[in-house]
Amino acid sequence: MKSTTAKRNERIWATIGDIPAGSVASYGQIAEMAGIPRGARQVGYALRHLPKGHKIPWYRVITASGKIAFPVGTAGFEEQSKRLQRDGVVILNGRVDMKQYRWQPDLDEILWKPSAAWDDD
DNA sequence: CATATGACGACAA
DNA sequence: ATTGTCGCCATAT
Repeated sequence: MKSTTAKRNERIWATIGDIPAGSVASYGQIAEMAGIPRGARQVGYALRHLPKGHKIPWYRVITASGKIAFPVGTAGFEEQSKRLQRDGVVILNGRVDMKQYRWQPDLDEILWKPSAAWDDD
């Protein structure tokens, strides 16, 4: 059977996998959604331990302040910013505007299921 | 069991 | 806005 650790990571990866293209989420946000309040660092740990042939959009996870976790100038930083831009995310001064790109599942559902929310007729 | 570590976060200077 | 500190949670030694 799988260790609880593996399950945590799977949940984290699954959550990250739900981030739609064009949006980003903070480590803390993912942790909370994955059932680990204040477990931002665990998300970082999980990302370091990504499975071999993963197809996880790791690059959609950034810090709460909208910055890429990797130090500017590193390969990781370049890689991530490149992929984000490919997603249509604008990066200014190595930062992403969270107000605009932060992933909001609730709002997302409303936008995708209009009739469910404002079926006033 | 005690420490050290880290793709973090919040807050005080 | 930048930098330093301290808090958090799970792992590794």
